[in-house]
Amino acid sequence: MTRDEWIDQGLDALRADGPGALALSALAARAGVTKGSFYHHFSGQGDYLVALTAKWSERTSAAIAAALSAAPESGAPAPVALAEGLDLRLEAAMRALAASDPDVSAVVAEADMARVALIASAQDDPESGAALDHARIEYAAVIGLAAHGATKPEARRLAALMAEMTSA
Amino acid sequence: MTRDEWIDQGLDALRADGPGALALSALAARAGVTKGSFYHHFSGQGDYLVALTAKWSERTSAAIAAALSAAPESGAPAPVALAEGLDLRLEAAMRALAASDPDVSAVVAEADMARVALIASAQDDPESGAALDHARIEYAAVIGLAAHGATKPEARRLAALMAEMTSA
DNA sequence: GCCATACCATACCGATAGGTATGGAGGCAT
DNA sequence: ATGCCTCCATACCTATCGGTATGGTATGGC
Repeated sequence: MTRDEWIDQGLDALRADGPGALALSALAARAGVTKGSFYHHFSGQGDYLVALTAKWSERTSAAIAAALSAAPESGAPAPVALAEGLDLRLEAAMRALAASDPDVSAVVAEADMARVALIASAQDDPESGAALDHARIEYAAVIGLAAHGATKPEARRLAALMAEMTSA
Repeated sequence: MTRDEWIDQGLDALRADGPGALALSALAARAGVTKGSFYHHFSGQGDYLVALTAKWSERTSAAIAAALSAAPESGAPAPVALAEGLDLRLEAAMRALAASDPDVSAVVAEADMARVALIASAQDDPESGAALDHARIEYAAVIGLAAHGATKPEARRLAALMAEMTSA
């Protein structure tokens, strides 16, 4: 078990079973390992959660950047690219985790801003102030779909519909 | 302390400090009362959470219905009425709570469906299948704004912009 | 004045959480 | 072979959580 493996398993557990699955005992049991390993790699829960959210932030931001940059060629509008590039269950679980941890909440808020900026920069007229607002709405809609249990096909369909509505 | 007061204080605590504030000890301390009262009024945590979410569901659905029915006169489109009628912080906290409790999750999912139906029925052409999709998108956008820490003025402004975009 | 019932404080219990201290097993260098 | 360093298991401590059992006070009916 490396530090990264602990984080990856944590993200899996978080996505699958929600914030409660990040309890140290649950994580250790899931990995077939004891707390000894955990406290060797991390100084404590705070350290772990920050590292976990940081990795999540990097990964998803990269995924979004990739999905958006591929969009022009594939013809997929921004909301569809978002619904495609995001792990909806993980997004929802991450918000839940943020609700009971200020540090996590700060990282999530930062990631949100970065992503919105990314979306805005892929817009038709990135310089206009409306582009940022537009991006915020599109992003909020996808996150909102994730908050309910929207499946990926549903989200994709509704995202396409939304793109159609807003562009017409 | 009546049963309703326990629930109301729980909703306040949930909105203010997130799901962790619903710990029995925290609730009792907040109310200046001990667990003796709690277990007199409720059979246990499950009972309490179900009652709490049920009350939340009734209240907010009523608030939404009111905001939507007042919309035609005031000229406020559906997204704006939503941003106006919803308690955004409470919405976000409720999703977080649902993430670690299946019963709560079920009630929230049910409330979501009911609200979307409510929005769709206030649409221009409520019978068309597109009305439901449209309502889901509008609702998801507002919930998504709540998931980040969007303040009410922000949410109202973006909701108005969204209404403008989708209707044009 | 008596009694039942509503309401709640106190005290206790078991389970589980995060956290620490320690020691053992294995690789790698010298 | 020795010594060191990485990695982790074991054992233990403390705090807190949900929950129960019990007893006390207050109030309203009769």
